[in-house]
Amino acid sequence: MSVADHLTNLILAELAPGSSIPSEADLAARYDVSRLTVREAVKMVAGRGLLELARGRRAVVREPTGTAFGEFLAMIMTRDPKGLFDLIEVRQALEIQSATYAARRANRAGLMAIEQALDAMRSAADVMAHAKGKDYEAAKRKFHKYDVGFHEAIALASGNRMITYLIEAMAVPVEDSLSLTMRGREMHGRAPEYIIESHQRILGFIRDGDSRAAAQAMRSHLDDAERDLRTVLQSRMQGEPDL
Amino acid sequence: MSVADHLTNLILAELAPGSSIPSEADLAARYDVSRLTVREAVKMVAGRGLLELARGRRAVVREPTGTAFGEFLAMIMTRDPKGLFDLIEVRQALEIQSATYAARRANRAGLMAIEQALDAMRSAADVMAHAKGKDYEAAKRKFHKYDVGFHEAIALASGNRMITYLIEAMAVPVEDSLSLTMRGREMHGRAPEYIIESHQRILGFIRDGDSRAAAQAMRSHLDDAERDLRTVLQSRMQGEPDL
DNA sequence: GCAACAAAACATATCAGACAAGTTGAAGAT
DNA sequence: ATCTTCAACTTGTCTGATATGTTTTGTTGC
Repeated sequence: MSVADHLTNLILAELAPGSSIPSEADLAARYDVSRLTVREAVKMVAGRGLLELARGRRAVVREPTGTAFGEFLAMIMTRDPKGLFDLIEVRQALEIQSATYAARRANRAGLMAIEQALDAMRSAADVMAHAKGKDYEAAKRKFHKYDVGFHEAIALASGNRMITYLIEAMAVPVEDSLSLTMRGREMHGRAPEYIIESHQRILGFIRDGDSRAAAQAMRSHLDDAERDLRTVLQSRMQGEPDL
Repeated sequence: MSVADHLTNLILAELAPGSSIPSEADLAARYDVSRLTVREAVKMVAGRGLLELARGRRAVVREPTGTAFGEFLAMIMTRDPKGLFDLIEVRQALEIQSATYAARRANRAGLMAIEQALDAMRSAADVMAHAKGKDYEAAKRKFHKYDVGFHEAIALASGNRMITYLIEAMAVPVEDSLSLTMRGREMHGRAPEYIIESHQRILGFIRDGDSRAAAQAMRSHLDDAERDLRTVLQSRMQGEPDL
């Protein structure tokens, strides 16, 4: 068994997130290898997303987040031409489940977080309605960011950490696909007001604790997204001005 | 930007899976760092699951698989006491979707792979019915392995690579939870015959192309699994013989 | 000509020792 | 008591060397 595996087990079994692993010298002595070998093992484990490295201080066990998996997703997206559709199909599966459980389990704090994300979207949409050029683009980026945040907040409220991590991991590619569908000023896609209304409905059902309705609202929201994506990619293939 | 990031981009942008990256010496010259620094970067990227390392030959870009993410899942499972329930909720989301698309898209080869997994389960169940002790345990392990293989085959037939990777990543913890629910000779859980029948129904609907029925069959199959898991964990908390 | 084998070239794995640079905590000065 | 400074600790990187596995090449024997 390699040093990297030993180290991984050590982290999983004994070390809580936030605590730090032994120094390279200690580990080298413990496993009776050179410091170099330890370093390479540490790098490998860090690559898996289990450690945070910083010069001068010992490596810290990382709170699990979806970011490590995000890179993997990015790899699929770039390799597979239909990656964006695969992504949205996975979102349909996970986010409908996420909305279902959020409606059943969300507490006051969870609801507030979702509301805040939606309010932030509203502000960004206000700016978009009046600003032009650079300001408009910046507002649009924010709008997408809070859109993703809205879905992340629902995932968090679902009480299922695995769902949360997976949706976090998808955040970057999702944001990309959002700006892809809303390229230019509503060239494709839907008006911000429509999107906000659609989110508002989801939030309402979650607040009511109506899990079936929340799931249904989420489903139709993501169906819209899929349709828009399909439209964009088709008109793209017909040679429309590209990025 | 670190060497590891450069290398990651190089791999994502230019190198197809199966091709090999430049040698350590080449990379050291290209980025003007020592071979050691290159090695550490390579290890890090390998940790992310993008490379396969072997002594004596250059690192090879890996076909993406869920294995890298599996470790991350394991981390969540071990950290969170309700990890197994989180897992099964995610499975319910993904595998219902997986069965839906498999029913719509599976081709002949995909169907055959699913059938083969089911046949293998039948053989293992036959052995289980007659063998005892060590042989029984071995057959049970095989039974669970083919059970997971059945679900992986459906995921593959769904034509969605992201779903495939995610279900692959969950394979190990799923196998663990299967053997947890079927501890001892049907102490909890269901008889192998029942499980096979349940799988048979799913396969039948996929073959018929009836996506709604396939989804429904998968849902009730996973509901069974959740119920069993809940039963086991409850009797466990009441101090039943463990492991 | 060709197949089998041996050796060279190549590539990674690991070691040792050294120095640079960042972090931390303790001793000393104010 | 607080601030400063410095020493100890720790990680980052370099050089150069040896070990070990893989691939290619060239030679030898048929």
